[in-house]
Amino acid sequence: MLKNRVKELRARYGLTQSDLGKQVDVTRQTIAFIEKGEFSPSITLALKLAKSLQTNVNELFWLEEDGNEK
Amino acid sequence: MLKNRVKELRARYGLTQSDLGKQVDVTRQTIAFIEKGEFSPSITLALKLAKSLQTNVNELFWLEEDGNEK
DNA sequence: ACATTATGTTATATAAACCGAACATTTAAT
DNA sequence: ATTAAATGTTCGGTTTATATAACATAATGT
Repeated sequence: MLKNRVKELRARYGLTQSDLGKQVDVTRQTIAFIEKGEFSPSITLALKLAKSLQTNVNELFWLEEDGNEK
Repeated sequence: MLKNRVKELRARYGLTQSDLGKQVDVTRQTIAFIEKGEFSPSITLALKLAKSLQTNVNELFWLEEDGNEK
């Protein structure tokens, strides 16, 4: 299962979902979906997000094995 | 532009595209497309690839700004 | 020479990411 | 209390990731 710290880091930098979306060229809905964990963004977007949030992809996104991984 | 070291690391570990595909649950064609840089995999797949290739996502995939970034 | 295995490549199909717009709810400011 | 900004959420659409299958070629082994 994919987890992430986008919401936490976005808050830390005082960015709105719209702000962050503009920085990485996606809509605020896309940011919202990612924060909710509703889908797995492309690595390109993940890299852009990490850059905007001044971290790296490994710290932003990770896989957690809880119970069911195929 | 998205770059990666999948082909290089796969060779280093003596894995075929099929082998790697099986390890991360995609087809060999998907691995081939990624190696050719023809698309940007999901972060979930990128994380699995990094794990299989004993590295981290940052070292496996990166963005290179050559001329045109939108 | 023949068989097998790995890779390159292309075509069609499906699933998932992402957009744009809309409307509702929450939060913050005045 | 009212307004505005931020977020939640949903819907119908387009684009892209990924699957499956097929065929071709190169490399390897016998």
